[in-house]
Amino acid sequence: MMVSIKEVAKRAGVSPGTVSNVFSGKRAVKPELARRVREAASELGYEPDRAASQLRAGKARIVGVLVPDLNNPFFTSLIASLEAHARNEGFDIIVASSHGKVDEEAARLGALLAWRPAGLVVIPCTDDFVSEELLERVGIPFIVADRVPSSFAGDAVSVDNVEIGRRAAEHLIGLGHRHFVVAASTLKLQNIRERCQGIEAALMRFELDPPTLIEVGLDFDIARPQLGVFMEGPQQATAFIALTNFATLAILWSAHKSGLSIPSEVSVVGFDDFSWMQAVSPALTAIRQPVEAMGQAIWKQLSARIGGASHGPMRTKLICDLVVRGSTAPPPGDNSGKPRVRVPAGRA
Amino acid sequence: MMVSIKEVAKRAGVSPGTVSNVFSGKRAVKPELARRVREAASELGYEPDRAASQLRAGKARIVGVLVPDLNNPFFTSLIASLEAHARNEGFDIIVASSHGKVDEEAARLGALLAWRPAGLVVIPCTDDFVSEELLERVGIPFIVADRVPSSFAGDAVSVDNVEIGRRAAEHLIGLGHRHFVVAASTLKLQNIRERCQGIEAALMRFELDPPTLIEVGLDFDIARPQLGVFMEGPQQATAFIALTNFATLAILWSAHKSGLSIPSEVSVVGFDDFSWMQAVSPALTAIRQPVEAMGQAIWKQLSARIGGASHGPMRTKLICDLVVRGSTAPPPGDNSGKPRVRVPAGRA
DNA sequence: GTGAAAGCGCTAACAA
DNA sequence: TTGTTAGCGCTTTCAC
Repeated sequence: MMVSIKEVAKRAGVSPGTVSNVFSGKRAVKPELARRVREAASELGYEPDRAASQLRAGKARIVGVLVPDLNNPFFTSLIASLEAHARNEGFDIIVASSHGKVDEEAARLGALLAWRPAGLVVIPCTDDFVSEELLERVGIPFIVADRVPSSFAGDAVSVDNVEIGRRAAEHLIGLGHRHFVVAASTLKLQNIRERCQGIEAALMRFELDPPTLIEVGLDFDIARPQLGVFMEGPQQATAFIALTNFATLAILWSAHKSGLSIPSEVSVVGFDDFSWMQAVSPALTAIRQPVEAMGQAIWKQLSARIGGASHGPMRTKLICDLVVRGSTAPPPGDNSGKPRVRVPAGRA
Repeated sequence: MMVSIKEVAKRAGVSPGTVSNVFSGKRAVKPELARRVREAASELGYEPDRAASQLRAGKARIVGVLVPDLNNPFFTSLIASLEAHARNEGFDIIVASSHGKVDEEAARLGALLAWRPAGLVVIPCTDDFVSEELLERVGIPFIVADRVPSSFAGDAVSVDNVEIGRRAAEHLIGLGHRHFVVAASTLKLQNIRERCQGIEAALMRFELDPPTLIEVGLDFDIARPQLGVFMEGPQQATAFIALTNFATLAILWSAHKSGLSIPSEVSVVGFDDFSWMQAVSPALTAIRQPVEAMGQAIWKQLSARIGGASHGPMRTKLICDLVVRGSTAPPPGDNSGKPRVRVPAGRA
C-alpha cells in the first residue's frame, strides 16, 4: 500500500541512506542525485513514515495536547493557535480530552505518552494536577497552561488573573455600581479564585461590600435559581461579572428569564471575548484572554525545551484586555452618567 | 528515559514476547506470569510505544482529522465527538487544519498520511476536493464529512441541506414573511448551495419572489454594507436566514447597527445551535446540526472500514432540527399573529 | 504457554 | 559524497 524508502532508493538507483538524506536534509546530497530521488519519490507517491523515523532517530516531531474539554471554545482556540505554530516547525499535534475528570486525565496522558511525543501541553482539570509526578518522572518537556496550580513550579503559561478581576471590578465601580455578583462555573480552580481575589481587592479598596460568589456549574437550570435570587427581590445586585465563558451565558440567560434589561437595569461583564459577543445586542463588555499570544508563548517555551533548554522554570503571565461595549452602564437611579465613586489618585 | 519492553521482560523474568502478549492480549499467558509482568511494568512506569508497535504490526491505532478551521466551533465540536468515540475503541486522533486553503489541505494531508493512520476524516475546504485522488491511491479508509461535493462517490456523512433550507423557509413563510435575504460566508460550497435550493424551492412553492443571496465573507466590515442595503431603505427585507455560523453573527451585528429590533422588525434564523444562542435576548431561532450524531456516524463508518468492510459507499445524511425561539415572529404590519400564507394540504 | 529470532521503515555510524 | 550495516521497540512467526 504505502511505499517505503527502499523502493524509492531502488527506483532512483541510490541507497536508502541517500534517500533519507535527501528528505531530512541532514547530509548534503549531490543535486543530480537529489533530483532523481525526488522524482522517484513523487512518482511513487512516497511520504516518509514518521513513526519509523521517530523510532530510529529517537526524536519525535509530534506534541500532545491535553485539555479538559474540546467543546470549550477557549481551549479549542488555544489548540488552533498551537497547531499553527507547531506546524510551522514541522510538528504535528495529537489531542486528547480529559473530560474534566482526574482519572481520565491520567489515562489520556498515558495514551499521549505512548506516542513518545517531543513535548506536551497540559491544561489540568483540577488544581491537584496529579499527573505532574508522572510527567516529571518521564522527563518529557511539558508546559502547564491556563490553569496553573500554585503548587506547580515548572514551565507555565497563564494570564494575570488577579489583574483581570481588578480591571473588571474597577470598570463597574467607576460606573457607580455597589452590589456585585460574581459567577463562575466552579470556584475550585486556582485561576478562578485569583480572579475573585482581584475583584475583592478592588471592592475593598473602595470600601464596598464584598461580592457574592456563585458557583453556577455547567447547566442553565442549575445556574438559574442561584442567579435569580440576585436578579429579583431584596438582594438585588446591579453588577454581574462572569469568570468563565459558561458563566457568561448563565448570567445572560438568567437576566433574560428575570426580564431584566441590560445595561439599564443590570450591567454584565462577560468572560472570554468570542465573536458572538460583539454581534448580539447589547454587545457584551467582556474580559478578553489573549488566546493567540498564549498559544505563541506556550509554543515558544515548549519549543525551547524540546531544543534542549535546561535552565530554570519558564513562566509567562499575560495581561487580558477589558473590552468595553454596551452591556455595562451606570446602575439604575444613577442619572449622572459620571462615576459615583472617585478612583483614588495614583491608580487608573 | 522511557522504559522499553525488554527492561520489563528482564525484571519480570520473562521474554519480551510474553510481555507483549500480556499487554496485547493476543495470546494467552499464565496468570502468574501475567501478574509478574504487570507488576514489573507498573513499577517501571512502562507504557508500550505505539509508534514501534504500529511499525511492526502494520496496523495503526490513530486516525487523522483534517478540518478547514480549528476556530470554527462546529468543526471543533465534531472533533470532540469523534475524539470520544475513537478513544472508546483505543484510537488516538491527530488533528490538522487546512486553514481553508487547497494547497495547505494537500500539505496537511501528506503530513497526516506520514503517520500511517488507520483512517482519516476529512472536511474539504472546497468542492474540488483535489485530495480525493491521493487518498484513493493510498488506500487508507477515509470519510468525507459535512462538505460532500456532488462529484464525490465514496463514504460520506453530511446533513440533509436541502431539507434544512426548506424548513427554515417554511417556518418564516408560515409567519407571513415575503421578503427573504439569505446570507452565507460563501456560496461556493455545494452544501451551502443545497441549503439555498431548499429555501428557493419553498418560496417558489408559495409563489413568492426568490430570496436575495448574499456572500458575507468572514469579516464583519465586509458583511455589513451588503446586508445593510436590505435592512434600510427601499429594498428592505423582513426575513433573514443565515446558512453558516458566521453569517448568523453578521446578520445580528448588522441588524444591531441598523437599529432594527428583532423580531418585531426583522426575523432572524441562525445557523448552528450554539449555547450562546439560547442565552441572548431574544433567544435565537436556529438550525441545529446534529453534531454528536454526525460524529457518531462518521466513527461508525470509519470504524467499519478500518475493520475491513469492503462493500460499496456508505452514505449517511442526517436531518437537522429547526429550534424555534424568540428571533422569529410575524413581519411588521401583520398583527394577526396567524400565518398569512396557508400551507398547502399534504405538507407540514 | 513460552522463548528465540527476524524484521517493520527508518536513520546514524562507519567505511569506502 | 555515497553505500553498507546495525538497531530503535515492538510483534510475530517458528520451534519447543
